[in-house]
Amino acid sequence: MATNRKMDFLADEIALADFAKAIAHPARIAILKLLAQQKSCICGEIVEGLPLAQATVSQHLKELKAIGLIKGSIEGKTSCYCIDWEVFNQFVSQFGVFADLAKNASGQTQACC
Amino acid sequence: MATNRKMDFLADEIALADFAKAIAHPARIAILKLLAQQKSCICGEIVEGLPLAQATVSQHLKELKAIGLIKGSIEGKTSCYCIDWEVFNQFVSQFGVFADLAKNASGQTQACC
DNA sequence: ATTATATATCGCAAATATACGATGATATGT
DNA sequence: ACATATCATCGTATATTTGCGATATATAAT
Repeated sequence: MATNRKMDFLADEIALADFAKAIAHPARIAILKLLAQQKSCICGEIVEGLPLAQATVSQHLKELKAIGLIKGSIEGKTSCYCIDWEVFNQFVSQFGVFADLAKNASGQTQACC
Repeated sequence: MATNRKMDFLADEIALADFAKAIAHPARIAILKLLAQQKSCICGEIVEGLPLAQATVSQHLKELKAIGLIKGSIEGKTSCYCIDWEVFNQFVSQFGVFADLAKNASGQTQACC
């Protein structure tokens, strides 16, 4: 990447892309699944549930936390994580924008496909 | 990455992560927005709507097409793209899985958060 | 105090992603 | 046939992501 073109896009587009990036790894999907199931929220259990080293899982957790999708708190010797549903749902609903655009655009001068 | 751990995850998780990866760039978000608005579907117009070189836009279009989110057809001298809503909606609805898991899990032995 | 346990962070290597000029391929106009 | 226009692909430089061992940190147990 020669130059940083990121600033040339809309804030909305960057935000949605960043959310997608946070989800764009099977490990992070798997972590969210585990947390959604509420079977486990303790770091060690998450590590056992994944085919990755502890350091790697910790890094993935950090990324999910950085964008706000999960919250983490230290409980004595262990760390506990859980999904922030408010943030999660807000991001997911943003995908609806595309469908809304299509709905509003239909009936007008239609393009070629 | 020393080894390819991708195969150690579930197919569902990989598929959803791949979709997220396809969306995980402001340019590809912007392209989908343009196509959803149906203002333009011709490659050249998309290029003009983005702060990127033609070669780069073509690459992004290729990625979106590879995962099936958009369809492309050659119309004479130009190329025409449009969103495959069936694929798009199918992917988006997959995010509901997390919420469903949480719903089913609630009321049971709850974890720490 | 010492040891064990749980987790985060650092530093590095390998893999991917991004951007773009140059070039190739195909269709249109003259 | 030749020039032009549109778009895809190639090659390459740079940036980011991923994975993990080693290590730091902090709590708990003996």
